[in-house]
Amino acid sequence: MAAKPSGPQGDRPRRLRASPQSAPPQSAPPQSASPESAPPESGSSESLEGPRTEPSLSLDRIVAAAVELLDTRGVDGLKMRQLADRLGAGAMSLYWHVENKEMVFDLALDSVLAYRGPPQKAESRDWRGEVFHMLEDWRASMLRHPWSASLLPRRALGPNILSRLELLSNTLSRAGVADADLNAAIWSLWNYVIGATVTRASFVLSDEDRSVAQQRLTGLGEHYPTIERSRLLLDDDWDGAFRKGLDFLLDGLAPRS
Amino acid sequence: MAAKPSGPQGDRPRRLRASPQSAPPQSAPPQSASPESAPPESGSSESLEGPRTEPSLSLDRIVAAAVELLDTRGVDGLKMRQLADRLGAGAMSLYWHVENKEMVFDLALDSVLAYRGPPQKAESRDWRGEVFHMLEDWRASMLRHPWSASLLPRRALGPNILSRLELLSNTLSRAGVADADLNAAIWSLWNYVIGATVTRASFVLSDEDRSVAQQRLTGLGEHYPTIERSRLLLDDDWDGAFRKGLDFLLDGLAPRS
DNA sequence: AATTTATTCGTACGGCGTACGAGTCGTATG
DNA sequence: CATACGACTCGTACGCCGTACGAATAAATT
Repeated sequence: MAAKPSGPQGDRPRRLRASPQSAPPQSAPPQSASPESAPPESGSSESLEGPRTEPSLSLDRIVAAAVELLDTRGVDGLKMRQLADRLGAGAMSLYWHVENKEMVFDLALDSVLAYRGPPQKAESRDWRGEVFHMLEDWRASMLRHPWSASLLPRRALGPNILSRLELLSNTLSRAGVADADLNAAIWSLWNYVIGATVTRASFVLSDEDRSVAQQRLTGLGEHYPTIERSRLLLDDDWDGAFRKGLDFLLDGLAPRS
Repeated sequence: MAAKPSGPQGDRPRRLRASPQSAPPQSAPPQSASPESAPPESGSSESLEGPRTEPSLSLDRIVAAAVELLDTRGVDGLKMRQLADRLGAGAMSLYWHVENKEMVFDLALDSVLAYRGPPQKAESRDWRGEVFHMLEDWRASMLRHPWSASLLPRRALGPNILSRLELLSNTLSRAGVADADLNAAIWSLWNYVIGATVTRASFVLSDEDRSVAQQRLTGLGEHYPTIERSRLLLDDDWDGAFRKGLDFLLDGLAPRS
């Protein structure tokens, strides 16, 4: 007997601390901020009195470390044990703050998509420039963390993504896009950014593996003359192409505004 | 380098048979292999040979079964042992035909992206309709296999994807899009389709899990008024929105043709 | 008959996510 | 002061995964 009075399902009291907005500086550089990861095999008799209070774990620290790890090792390179190591903690300690690995992915993805807003003042009349800046920043954020593109299709929309959508929606609305066209316009732009990022991400992996795999699948005899002639896959001015295509799209949107 | 298929590295002779397109009825035979895990010392001088000649494995069968499995269980639900089971084979038998699991993903993804071509005759003057059909079919193919969206960002481009790009490139070229704008136009359309598919895929998962996750991340107090007012996330006429946005984009492309 | 080649598959290994419960520590309460 | 408790950490263990390795077998060739 001695049944626990807790719910039928495993219902652990998890923290899920909702901290406002962290992500102070976006750090992609070689940030090796791990304090000291004291190996656990050290004699436990010593140092029973910690000279400094250990910072302990927190959701924010976990997410930050996860992003760091994802940046350097990719989606498949994120392992719970390694993440814990980098934080100087035991693997299972993470699970007090986080429900499971999926939640780490969710939080890491959303944390990377925070938007600081346009540099100008609000109420700008230049809605086209505003949209441009917003979408370029969006793409830049995701390109800075290429794993975000491969995570996006499988994850729910977090608050930062929704905020971006909200902002985009606002701008277009202020620009006078008809209500009937608004949603389609938003999706067009959203789709364009996501697609551009995904495309780019699939070209950015290690060149060695990529060319080998491509050769195998492609077969050496076949060619794609039009593609080859236009250097579609070889031209690497991705930024320019992105801007140009966005121009096309906005041209299509503009007449209805 | 790498001129011959033989290399200094461990280089097993793998088949990699390239055959066109085949989708015979697949079967999930009641193969209840109950191999009593008896050590070799168990009296087994009796040669228990297979009563039937096995149809054996083939790359095509493996890929077809993988697609089936991906359709029903999703990306994380594809396991090598299960895939082999479904083919009535031992797990390790797969590895004669396939280098590793990644290759299964590559092949499954590309196999799903084959394009049958437009229904009309070639040389149509209606390039806009042609592009429309091509992109709608593209999207439909990926939506029929939602896992394709999440696989795309991490995989190389296979022959079927390249063929689609080639065809698109051709159509736009025939339509008179300036060479200087061609690549940007192609990427615009490609990005749009991919983005639309990814977006859709991220909304199509189990509603239960999705709403729960979204609630947790969103926080119940915050709202996104503009989004909410426009019913952006609630309106589920995805097909209509896709067409409308594509119209916008083509409007933007058209003046330059 | 002997050898080679093509193919299948049993076993085993290391690594993963994480369930479970014991351990630690600061504070609130008697 | 003793005790209890809640917040938090972590060692161990389990089941599952991809796949390295090499033995087994059938068909083709010599």
